Amino acid sequence: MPEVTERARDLVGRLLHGHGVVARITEVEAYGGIEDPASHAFVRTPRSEIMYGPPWRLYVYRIHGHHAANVVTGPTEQAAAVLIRAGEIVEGIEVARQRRGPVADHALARGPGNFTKALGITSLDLGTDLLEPVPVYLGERVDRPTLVAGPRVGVRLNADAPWRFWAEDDPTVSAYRRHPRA
DNA sequence: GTTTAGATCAACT
DNA sequence: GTTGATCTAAACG
Repeated sequence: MPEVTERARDLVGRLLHGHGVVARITEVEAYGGIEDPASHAFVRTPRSEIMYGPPWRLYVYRIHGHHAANVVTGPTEQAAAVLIRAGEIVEGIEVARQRRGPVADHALARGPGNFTKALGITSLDLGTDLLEPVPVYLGERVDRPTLVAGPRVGVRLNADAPWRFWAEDDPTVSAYRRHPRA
């Protein structure tokens, strides 16, 4: 199992600050870069170049008119990154509600698009150093939940790799959906 | 050849 | 009703 999966597991239970909102990460997916056909870094281009750089930087990409946030974790030579799929809002929940509209609290940051919207993350945050305390950055571990692993959501390539990790029985975790053509 | 904007639709709530 | 490491086409360098 690639090293990136270990780093993905380490992110679950940690805090992520985003524009005045803080979320406890509950669900992530590991992307193995050059070893993973589903990764944007599988082909090295200017867009994916950031994943070939130093760890703890933010990679943001657009999808379906929304954004998705990734933490570049390394190992650098593998261009690995971890997609943040869901979290529980633990601070700034009023701001998150305002950004998301009338949805249940456990759904404020459930799903990649919703997560970035609740934390106000856009392509403007691309390349942010997540160790510097503004405006998007990683916080400390506040929880060490029981982790469950399974295949990633909605990926067509490498669809059976069990590189999705989430906190067991957590209501903020999104549901598994297999890609129709996978 | 790459990147971005918009759209689509099966499976979710 | 909502969502999304998909898909296509047009714009870019």
